[in-house]
Amino acid sequence: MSVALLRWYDANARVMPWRVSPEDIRLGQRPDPYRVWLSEVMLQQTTVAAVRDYFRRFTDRWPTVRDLAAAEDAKVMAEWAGLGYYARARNLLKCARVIAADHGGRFPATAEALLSLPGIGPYTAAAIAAIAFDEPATVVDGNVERVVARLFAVTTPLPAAKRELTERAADLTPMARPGDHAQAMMDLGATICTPRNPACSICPLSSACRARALGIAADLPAKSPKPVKPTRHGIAFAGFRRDGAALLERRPERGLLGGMLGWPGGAWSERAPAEAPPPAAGDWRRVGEVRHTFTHFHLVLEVRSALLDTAAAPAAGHFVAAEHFRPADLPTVMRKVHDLAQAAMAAVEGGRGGD
DNA sequence: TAAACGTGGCC
DNA sequence: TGGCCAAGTTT
Repeated sequence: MSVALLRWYDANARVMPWRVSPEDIRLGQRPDPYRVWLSEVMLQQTTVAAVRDYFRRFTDRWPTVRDLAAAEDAKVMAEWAGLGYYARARNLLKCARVIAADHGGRFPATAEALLSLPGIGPYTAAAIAAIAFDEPATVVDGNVERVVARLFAVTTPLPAAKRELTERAADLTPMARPGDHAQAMMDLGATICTPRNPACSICPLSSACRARALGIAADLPAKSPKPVKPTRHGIAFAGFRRDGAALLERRPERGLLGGMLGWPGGAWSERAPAEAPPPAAGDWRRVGEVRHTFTHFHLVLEVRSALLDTAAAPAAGHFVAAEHFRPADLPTVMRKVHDLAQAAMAAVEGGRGGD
């Protein structure tokens, strides 16, 4: 089992910026724990394609965990903008600072010790321990759950099946090359043992796969039904000074989009747009609607825009000068608001005859 | 245990 | 086009 999987991995390992190839590992090279940690946190519930550029930018800007620990919060949050699950970025900084302050800038080498760090749960602790430190830790992500559920024809729906799948996965973990084994299981799930239309005919584990023998591979793992998403409504005030400064506010540390920049506006509720006071005096015009879907609800945001007086002190938020403001520093829903407001203002300028 | 927590791609 | 899905963690 393990032999067939590792042989497959040696020939098919995906190339990624944070990964050391099986050949280079055989030559004695070890992955940098910092890069393994950073990539694993970014990859939580996030696709490889989405992570690539973020990983590059982070490691270019902060090459070591000490560099990251010394970074300003706002810089890190801005660099994470668009990647989602912003608690990861907050915990990333906390973790880097613990490593720098309490561990001499070196990552603990065991899954048990890693597990106590902010933002590192069972999956990430096992992944770092196995990949960076060669500990035979068992990595269980969505890919592994799917591979194991099929391999052993586990029909219990997730998340109830989690414990059983973890035990089965642990039985498969070898003492030799645990890091490559972990990555092989995940690569297999990502490229062969896929959620839909699994490529069983070219799978290195097909002869051992119980679900394939039963003809139910594509139906596993079973999942409990998900609750329906409600729709919430709100207002976003996209205000700009004539010199281009944007009126933004830093959102509270906890909760949705915590610690990120956003446009002022009232609470979001399931009843139609609750009226909210504008953050500054001005001629606020409704410029349209932004629709956005979060993990657990749909959002319809009424966007109001205005050109604001330079002298006016805002009642909420603060002006960010044009040279310090990049729309890419905003979480996606707030960037959508920005884009809509800018398009509306450009249309007004154009309709005015332009210059 | 269940709910909160983002986003983009795919079919 | 809307739900599913992606290398989960925290509370």
